[in-house]
Amino acid sequence: MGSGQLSSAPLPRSFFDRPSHEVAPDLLGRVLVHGSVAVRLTEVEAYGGPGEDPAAHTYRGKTPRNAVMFGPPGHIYVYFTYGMHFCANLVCLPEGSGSAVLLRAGEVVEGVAEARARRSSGRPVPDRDLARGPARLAVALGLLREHNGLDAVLDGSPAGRPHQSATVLAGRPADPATIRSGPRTGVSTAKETPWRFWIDGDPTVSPYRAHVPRRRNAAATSVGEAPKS
DNA sequence: TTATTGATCAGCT
DNA sequence: GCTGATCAATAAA
Repeated sequence: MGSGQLSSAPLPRSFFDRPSHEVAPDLLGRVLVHGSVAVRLTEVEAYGGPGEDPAAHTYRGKTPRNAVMFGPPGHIYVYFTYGMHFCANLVCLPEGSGSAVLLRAGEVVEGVAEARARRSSGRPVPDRDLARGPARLAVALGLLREHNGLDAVLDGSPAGRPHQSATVLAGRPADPATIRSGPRTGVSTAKETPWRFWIDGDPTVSPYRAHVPRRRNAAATSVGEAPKS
């Protein structure tokens, strides 16, 4: 299995010092290692900086939550969403730019048993679903709030064990001919920006869901309006 | 101050 | 296909 992919070198910090929409497709096929679990990235999304990307967390400037996105490139931005999920990003561009790449899906290539054990569902989870979706990917890798800001680039990596905490390895970059792009998932603005990138035909790519406004609660339907359906 | 929406997923119908 | 779980940021009042 994939131990060969773990022998590849960590990516240098300069890899991330580019616009996120250039970094994103180049991340496909790369391997993110955290502890004993490694994931080969098959689907990512780019997010831009303040004032330029309405879908980005940094669109309206720096807040305590998104501060890591304004830090140096190559660090991991972990955020909590929908009241229950964590998602992981890799910060791009020079410090202060506020842009990143959301890691949407991948294939667990090391530590499958560990990744499966982290899923609380109790029911059997097929291998291909272990990191299929951004929150699932974060769970598989064990990335939590406490890992927000973690450096995913090792400068002067210790010989022998180059990935003590979290590292992006070069892996085998995806064949450019197999890379597809399209609108980002679940995003209500900037739909025309095709900044979602994935490896065509890979079974671990998450199904695309267009943005659907959440239905209002019962109060809105109680008076005068019959509930739909 | 309160209300609403969201870079989601699992479980159920 | 639809629903609930329920945090954080923003919009509305």
